[in-house]
Amino acid sequence: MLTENFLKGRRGSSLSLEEHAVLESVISEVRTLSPRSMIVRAGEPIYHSTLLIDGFMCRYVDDREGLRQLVAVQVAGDFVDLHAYPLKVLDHDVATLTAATVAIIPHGKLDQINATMPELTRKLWFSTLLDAAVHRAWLFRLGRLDAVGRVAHFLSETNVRLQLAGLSDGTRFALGFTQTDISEICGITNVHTNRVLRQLREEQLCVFRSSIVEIQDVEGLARRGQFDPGYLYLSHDPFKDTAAHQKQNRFA
Amino acid sequence: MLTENFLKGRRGSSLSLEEHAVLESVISEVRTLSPRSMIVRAGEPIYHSTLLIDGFMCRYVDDREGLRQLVAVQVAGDFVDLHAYPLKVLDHDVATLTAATVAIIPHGKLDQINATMPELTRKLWFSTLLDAAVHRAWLFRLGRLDAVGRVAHFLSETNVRLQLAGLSDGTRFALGFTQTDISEICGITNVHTNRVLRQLREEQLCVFRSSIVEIQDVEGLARRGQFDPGYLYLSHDPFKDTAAHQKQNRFA
DNA sequence: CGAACGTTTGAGATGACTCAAGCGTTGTGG
DNA sequence: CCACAACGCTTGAGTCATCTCAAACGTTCG
Repeated sequence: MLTENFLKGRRGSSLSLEEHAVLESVISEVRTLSPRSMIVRAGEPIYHSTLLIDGFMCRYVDDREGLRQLVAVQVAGDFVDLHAYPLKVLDHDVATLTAATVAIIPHGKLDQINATMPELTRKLWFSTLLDAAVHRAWLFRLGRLDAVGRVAHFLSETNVRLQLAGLSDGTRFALGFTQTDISEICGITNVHTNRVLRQLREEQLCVFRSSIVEIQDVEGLARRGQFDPGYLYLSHDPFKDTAAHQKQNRFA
Repeated sequence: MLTENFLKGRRGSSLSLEEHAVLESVISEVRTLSPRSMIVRAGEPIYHSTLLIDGFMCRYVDDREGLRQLVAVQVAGDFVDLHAYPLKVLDHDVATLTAATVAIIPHGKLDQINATMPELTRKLWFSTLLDAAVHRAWLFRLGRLDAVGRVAHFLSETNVRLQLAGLSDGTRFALGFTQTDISEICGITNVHTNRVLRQLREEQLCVFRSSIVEIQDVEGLARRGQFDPGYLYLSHDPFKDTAAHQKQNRFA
């Protein structure tokens, strides 16, 4: 089932069998995409949205000198550019990172869902708000963490998200990113990313290789990155019974 | 009209008179809020959303040591926590920055709109996606700009958003933020914010006083912060006929 | 008037950047 | 199947933006 991973494991919003069937039925096409190819360009009107079935995609903004900031990484099960449905035009570019398989859903079909299925519409809306929640976690990462913390936070997040899609066993997953990709996610230079990855390795927290990421100390990595998965709206807390990230509230 | 500024000036999604009337009719209460007070706490279920009529509010995440990262600033006309309607619980706290007036809309009423008014529902969805687009601009700001650029970008953005609400004449507006607020928005220390503001003053770009912000060189400030208002989805380009921010695309 | 809070400035420390070079891996065409 | 080009990774050395700590000053308000 192509839509199998969409909203899987998300609190209170996973899809009913009927809703899955409706989504399957509005898929107009399945496409295979090459790695490192641009899919949607900022500012150009689009008339369909893209559900990511397999592989990794990203969304990014380039600065004046062409230096890139990724604003989102999408994994299997993500509705990559569903927000293009209400927005009509995107404020950023979308590209593949690795080879990918996607399902195409025309906006006209979403109009039909919007007009006739309020509950499914609310869940589609919910899924775009999950993306926004991830944006906020990334803002925290960039605004408040040092370089090691940023990478630790990103890898912790990615581990949990891939677990939802069945692509991580909780400690190991295939990512296929370069160190420069990590840099463009974490707002640091690729030279520094290299040193940060070495440090995570030396501290026995995590081994990053372009092909495989292996987290040796899940809780320690989360602590180093102040990672608290609340913003992922999971049905199950992956850290239940650990004290990895009990937060201090300065008003408490 | 309380909902007057909601989605005002946003491309393709401003409300019809009838839609304004519906929104007005679902307001259960108007409240006055004190400055610096917490309104919604992360993780607690809420059953209404808040439309900001006047004043400034913010959304933020605190780190382990209580250091704060703002993830959004809300101005008059913003639906501060509409995303709490599909999400049910928020991943961050919400507070006032200044004294504020808000209108309360119960989620039950939004259920009715969701069930019977697909077009208005799409516009409400749209407004939450505008917030996400602003999050992305903030990610760019934190990931790719130096301290001076970050502050310049924030002040440029705020100027445009306040213009939409009729609260800036295009160069001057009241903000009422401390330098520490700016720090928590831009991910820098308050000591450094002070030096950055001095620099903007000395470069004749902008004078920030807690009470009044005066932009002396709108285009120069935008250039310094690589500010491109595309992500605000305006009906009118405020920089039309200027060359302030023509972007280089590295694929062009 | 005094307390609390916000702003300003200085001096020294440091995390991340830049520039530069060398090394490893992969894919491809001769 | 080898050679080489392209790309990504690694390391070193020097620089710079921002941070930290500290103190003084200004403003507001009870």
